Amino acid sequence: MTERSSSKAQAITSEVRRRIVDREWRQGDRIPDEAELAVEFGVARATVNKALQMLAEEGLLDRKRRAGTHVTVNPARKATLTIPIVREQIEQAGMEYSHRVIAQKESPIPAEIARRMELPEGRLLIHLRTVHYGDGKPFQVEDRWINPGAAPGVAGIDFHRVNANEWLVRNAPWLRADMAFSAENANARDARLLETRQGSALLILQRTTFNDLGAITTVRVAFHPGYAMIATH
Amino acid sequence: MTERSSSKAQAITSEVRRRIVDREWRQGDRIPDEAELAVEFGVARATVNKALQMLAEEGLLDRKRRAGTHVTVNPARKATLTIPIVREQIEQAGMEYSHRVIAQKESPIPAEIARRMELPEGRLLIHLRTVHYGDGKPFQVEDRWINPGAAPGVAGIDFHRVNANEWLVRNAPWLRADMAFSAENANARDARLLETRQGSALLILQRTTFNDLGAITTVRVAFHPGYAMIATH
DNA sequence: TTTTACTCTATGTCTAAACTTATTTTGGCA
DNA sequence: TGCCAAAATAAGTTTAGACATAGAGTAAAA
Repeated sequence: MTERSSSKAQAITSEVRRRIVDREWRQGDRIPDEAELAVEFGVARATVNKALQMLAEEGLLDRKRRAGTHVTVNPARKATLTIPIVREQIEQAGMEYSHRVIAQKESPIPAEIARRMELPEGRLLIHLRTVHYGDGKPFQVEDRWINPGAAPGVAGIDFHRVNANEWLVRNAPWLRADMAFSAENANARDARLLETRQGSALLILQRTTFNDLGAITTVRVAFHPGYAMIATH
Repeated sequence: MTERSSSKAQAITSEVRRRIVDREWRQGDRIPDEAELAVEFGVARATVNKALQMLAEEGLLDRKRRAGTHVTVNPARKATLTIPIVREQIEQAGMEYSHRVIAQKESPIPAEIARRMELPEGRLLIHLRTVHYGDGKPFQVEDRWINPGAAPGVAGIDFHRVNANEWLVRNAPWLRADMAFSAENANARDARLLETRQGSALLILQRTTFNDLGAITTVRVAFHPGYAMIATH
């Protein structure tokens, strides 16, 4: 068996992966059941179960009671993205972090924001626009709405002094988050704040977080031109 | 306890999540150890272990031997993206799928592709350009390089008849994948194939897959303007 | 033939107990 | 005081055994 890690379960996942990649077990094939594999690998069934569940979560295997375990026919590609705190990302790249709050005020939310936050249109929320810099060069522009109704204590905060991102992370943990990536041509404001030309292609990340009180915050992040969001699997 | 699911482990994750969201346990706090929680919830330690490991994987908890379990201070947002097979995505949207192969030929790889595939520059690979349509409207443009050295059997395939994506998924499972999202202004070719104007912002996905023989394929997918890649957590 | 009821099976989950291992704490010694 | 070895601790992993449950297969009834 390919012993790629210390744990037996890990070794089993490696071996099963190898058999699939080497096409000993092909897409659609039914593989031996847990009890048989437990005997083959000389471990308890619970250990095989753990290994196969990991592979099922990855999307490599389909498991169903009574029907057994099959190699997935059309594995949808899954990728885990880690969206780091801006400041940490910039500092890890060896640059000096700074940020500037362009505007902080209470405003009634427009329809689009209301839809994303599942709130009635016109509700008064905190509206915040911030630019984050690495070594003085614009890194990303944030356009954020914060709902004091779901983030108690936010009302008195002056986000010129406190980083909104970090305040929220520490003070308003969420239960659910929606995310979407898209591309937009820089509008006049984006272009000015990111110090680029109007129309250049920007990677846009929109994220809305919810707790049991409703939407906490929604943010549109525009990254500087050329930025790439990396994921590995 | 908040019984959101049938399983005890799931119920424990819900309850722990609730305590964190309700700030009974705050960022940085050390939470009771597994044995204590097992007594509190009236389950075996292994069940608590399973629940807490799930939350640790989500990034909500930090766990270290002897040091105990702490609520993560700066939880990096993690999101799992599922990149569906184009055809399924289009058909699920209720549209009719079609595709057109623009070019299929053997070419020496340029430097950029060589770097991505970890292959020597100038190696001869299969180069493929395809447009995928939904109800006749361009959905995405694929620019793909395939390495026959890592995908045995690919040499004889006519990708005008067989969908490359699906052939690869079925015949060349991978062990590792690199992915990157970015935004680019449509060049003349992108614009023509996607039937949009030059310069419009396109979401670009680059993906390279590897097995034990090396890089299998690398692909640059340009989505039609306005497309958004969705993820939920 | 079709429907229904039952049986059987492979996975799902949990338990108690043991052992392993990383890491912190402590206490002895220089 | 500072350093090192030993002890303690909390998570990590595995095991054997048990029971639960979805759902495929089968046999009986309509």
